[in-house]
Amino acid sequence: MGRNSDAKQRIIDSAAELFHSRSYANVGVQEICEKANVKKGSFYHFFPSKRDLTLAVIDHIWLYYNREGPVAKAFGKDVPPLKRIERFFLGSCEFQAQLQKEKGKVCGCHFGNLASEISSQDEVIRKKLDEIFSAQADVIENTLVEAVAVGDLREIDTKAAANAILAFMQGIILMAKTRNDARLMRKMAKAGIDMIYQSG
Amino acid sequence: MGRNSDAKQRIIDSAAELFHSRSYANVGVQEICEKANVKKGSFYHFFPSKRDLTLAVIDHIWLYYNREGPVAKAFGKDVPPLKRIERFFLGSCEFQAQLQKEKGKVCGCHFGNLASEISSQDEVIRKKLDEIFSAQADVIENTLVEAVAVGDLREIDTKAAANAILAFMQGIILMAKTRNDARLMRKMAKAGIDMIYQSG
DNA sequence: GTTGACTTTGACCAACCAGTCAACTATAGT
DNA sequence: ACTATAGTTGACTGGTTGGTCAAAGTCAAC
Repeated sequence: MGRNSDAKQRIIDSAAELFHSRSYANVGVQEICEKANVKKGSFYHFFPSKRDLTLAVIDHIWLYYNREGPVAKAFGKDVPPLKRIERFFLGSCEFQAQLQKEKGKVCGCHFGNLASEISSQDEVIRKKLDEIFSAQADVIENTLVEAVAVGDLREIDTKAAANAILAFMQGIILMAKTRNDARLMRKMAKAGIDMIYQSG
Repeated sequence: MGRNSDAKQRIIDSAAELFHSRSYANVGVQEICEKANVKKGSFYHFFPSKRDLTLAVIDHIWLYYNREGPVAKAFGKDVPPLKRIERFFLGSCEFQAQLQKEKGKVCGCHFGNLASEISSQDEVIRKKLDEIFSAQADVIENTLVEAVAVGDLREIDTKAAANAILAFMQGIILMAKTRNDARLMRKMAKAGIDMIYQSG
């Protein structure tokens, strides 16, 4: 029925990249359209508002994270549980370092950036990001539970620890972004990983 | 010479509060002026630009942090070094919980919020925040060095550990903000503190 | 009491913002 | 080939943005 196009996806991809390298408020609908090679009228044909676009962007990135991105890459069961968490950190360091090379600056976490900027203003977006962080924490917790079962980790409050590990991840990314130095992130990550092993 | 007023300080205070509870881009000069009970012309008499105001806001908050705020409160030498770090975390949890009560939402860290939003767009502000984080890490590192000297902590890379601890702090604040739950922050903080003691 | 530095005011600007809309076009299913 | 449906276009809106300015007002120092 009717014609079809990939304009919607182009808009999502463009917005994702622009939001990531700058911020939500500093990127206008106009600019997103230009990058996506789409007229503003088309934008509002696909999305009722900038907020709805943002929701779609978040969904899309989260899907990528799980299918082929950092989560998929790190948490494969081909290595022991704690090694997966280590891989999660190291992979993220790699990702930020890569972006620093390409764009000349550390861009931070897609989710963390949006969370910091918007979650105090838009409850719908906040909840979506809340869910994603919860899901991410669940993945980590399951890994910790496995580590306890295998005997690589003493019995701890895995839920709190998983949340703390995720927080640490967000923290080192934010610090790397502010210092504009991805190498520092690696050092902090290693210090954190050491601590996890230490408490094992 | 000429008349004097506290308008400049009123502007700084208003901006600090508005930026904290929303965001840099979402708060206009207009709104800041209204809150400060000042006309826009006066604003631009005191500050050449919104950015310069922001720089002044950051300076002012950082001064507060060190004179009577969280840094001053936590790092007094009346308790052993590791206890000071514990107090730093617990105090920050308290602060976020207080704000959640007052404003109905977890507002996050003054510096962390600005860092996440602006450091990828404005190099001057980024550098200022970079310096503040460095200074904060230095305070923590000195405390860790002291802990090692006293024998409360085994010999580690104190610089990396200090940065990691600061990152963890920023991370748990960001998570608390996104989940809009200051209690969760307390749980994560305790999990983190446990780990620090564990590695001691 | 006059001077001169400092503060206040309100009107003003161009640029940009998110969002609207009616007309137009291309196409997939019939 | 027809038609319903989906995609495209560009002109438009009302409101807001950061920032400017000339003029008026106020006070401390001399």
